[in-house]
Amino acid sequence: MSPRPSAYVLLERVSNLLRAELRSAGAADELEPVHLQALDYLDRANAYSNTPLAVAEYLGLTKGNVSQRLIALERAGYLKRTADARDRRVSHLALTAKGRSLLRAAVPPPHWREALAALPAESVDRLERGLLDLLRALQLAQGGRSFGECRTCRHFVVDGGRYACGLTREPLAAEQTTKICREHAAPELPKTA
Amino acid sequence: MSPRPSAYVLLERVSNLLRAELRSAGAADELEPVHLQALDYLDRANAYSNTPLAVAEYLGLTKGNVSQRLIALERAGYLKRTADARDRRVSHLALTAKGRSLLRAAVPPPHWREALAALPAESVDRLERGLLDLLRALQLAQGGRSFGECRTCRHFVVDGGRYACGLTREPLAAEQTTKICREHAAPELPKTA
DNA sequence: CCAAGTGGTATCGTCGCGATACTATTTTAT
DNA sequence: ATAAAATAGTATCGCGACGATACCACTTGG
Repeated sequence: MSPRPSAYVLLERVSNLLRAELRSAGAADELEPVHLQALDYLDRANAYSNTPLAVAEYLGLTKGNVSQRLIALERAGYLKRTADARDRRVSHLALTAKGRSLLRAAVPPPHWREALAALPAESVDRLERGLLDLLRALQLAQGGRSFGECRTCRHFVVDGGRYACGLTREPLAAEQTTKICREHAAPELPKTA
Repeated sequence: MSPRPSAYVLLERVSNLLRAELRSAGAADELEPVHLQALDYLDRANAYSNTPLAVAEYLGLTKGNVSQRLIALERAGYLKRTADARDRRVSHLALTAKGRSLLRAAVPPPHWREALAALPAESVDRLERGLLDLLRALQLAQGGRSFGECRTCRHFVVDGGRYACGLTREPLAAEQTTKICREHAAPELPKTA
């Protein structure tokens, strides 16, 4: 049959389509893709990871640039900022109600929601497994942070029904454990054939 | 076991990583992601599809903007332009030797090449199949152009060992048939469960 | 306690981007 | 045949995303 385009080509295409959709999804509120992505990240980040620097690392942009984007988002009422209790240099960002409602409407972009909903379960499954493997391989190749969910981390500890982070030795609230942690480390390598 | 992040979240993450890698891959030559993507597209586009407008549609950007990017790329010696023989409004873009050598070095970005090479065949297979299904679903949901390979198109005709496009009724050189066509239409819907 | 390191902001210049307006050419109607 | 509509592309403007650099406040570690 017709040979398949390579994975890279497909990913590039998907990436362009996503960016285009995000652009049009944010256009109504005069927001660029980067804004929606920052908001989406912050909505999914745990308490260690909802800082300007973490957003910059997640998006692969400079901290100076991201700082300005976040200030703009805060000024427009999508974010609110709280100071860190222990380290007075760091600030934590949380979505306001306005931010959350924007996010609910705009991301995933409408057509993507449709498309993913229409996709048969086995396709979604293939996609997720393939992407997870790719992300692990990329992580290995470039050695950045993995930004995985807290509870999938090597340092995640369950002790007598209570959760904790083995790295910072701090206890974790239940809702923190399903969020993105910038200190995330994958438990082990996938066994390759 | 640990529940998997949703496909959308994974795609968003992959998309960010790709953009970051492209940014750094192009930085040495003072090129932005958009330039590398335009060059990459043009390198894979067939004779119907190597025009400024097609690039704009592929990238989801306005033709005015893309026109300026392409002028910059041409001025920097990565592209050369030829006028269309029949329609004097359209111009065709081809990579120069300089353009091709840049592309070979920068895309896919080094770490992605490594990662994809390191990925077991079954993961790549899952990824490609999952992404293809997603692209078809997106195509259906948003109704844009599919930008598939010429020979996978509904209008592709093989007649006595010769290739032709059933839409324009023109004969196709063999090397055209493996390239991207902006008029591409998928042959049929995937049979969903 | 001082030096080095770190999270964050301010500011500057470049240029990607959409919007708009325009030209030149082709296609379609009448 | 010719006017009107559509199409490919460019020019230009304003905005603001982005990296680079410099800087400040705070923390950490000798």
